Amino acid sequence: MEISQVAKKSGVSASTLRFYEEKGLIKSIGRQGIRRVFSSNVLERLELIALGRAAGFSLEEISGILGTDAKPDIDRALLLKKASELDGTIKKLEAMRDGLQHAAACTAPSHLECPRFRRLMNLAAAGV
Amino acid sequence: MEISQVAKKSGVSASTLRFYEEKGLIKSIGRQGIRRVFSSNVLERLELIALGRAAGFSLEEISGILGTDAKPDIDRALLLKKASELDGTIKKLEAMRDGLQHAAACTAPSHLECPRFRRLMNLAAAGV
DNA sequence: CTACAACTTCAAGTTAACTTTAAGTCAAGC
DNA sequence: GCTTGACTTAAAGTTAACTTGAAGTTGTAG
Repeated sequence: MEISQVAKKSGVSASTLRFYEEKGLIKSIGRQGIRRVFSSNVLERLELIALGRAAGFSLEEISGILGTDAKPDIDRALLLKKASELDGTIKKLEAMRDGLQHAAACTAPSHLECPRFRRLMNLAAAGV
Repeated sequence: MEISQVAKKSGVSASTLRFYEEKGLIKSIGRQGIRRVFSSNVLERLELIALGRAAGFSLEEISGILGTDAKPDIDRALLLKKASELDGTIKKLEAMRDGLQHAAACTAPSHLECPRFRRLMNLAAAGV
């Protein structure tokens, strides 16, 4: 596939694809003349990258997780560490979500004055 | 409290506190001479800001959620919208976490070749 | 075979969220 | 009353993650 097809199918812009390739996050399988050629595998990889971004990982962390040319082997301990980090984040987000939902329904004059909201936020802040 | 005490208690640097004040995210209750004076309320507010950041909200979104001087009233519909955005994020992160955990245990030569990993990632990518 | 749209590189620009720096202010201890 | 250290402002610098621009190359439709 040409870069524009990858861009279209993945929703990732061509400039970003070049940028990601430069960073080693994705690879083109070769060139036709001067133009990059990608295999369709790259689409899956791009989804994983997007997921990682949505999960709050930096591109560098993602390349650590997915492996690059420079570092193709996966570090299982790292994966577990990342999974547990994610789990902590999820817990916080759940408390935050519940807090927001409650705040929307709550009649207290301000969020900070509502004991339930404060409890939820404390939960979230505590990391549990 | 002086800015350094707020910094110490909150873990947020003094320069960031000034920056947040400039953005309207926090307020000092006045000055003693030239120095800002904060009430201890600011600590709670800083926790909420930190939570929002951890949840992936921008400072601008957070000020929309928490309200600023410029916009002190809360928009309940916005809160619910943010809560539901968060819920979507959480679902993705859960799939991602499970994917990472599985990948750490999986014996397939690469994540992308493991059907279970791919299924989990597809789940995550699908937004569910 | 020529025009042109889509590619290429490399450098510079952009935005968010801070941090750093320079130059100045002030309360407190000696 | 002078030094010192924590504050002040305003402006410039930093980093990540891209995007944009300029200048050149190429496959393909006419």
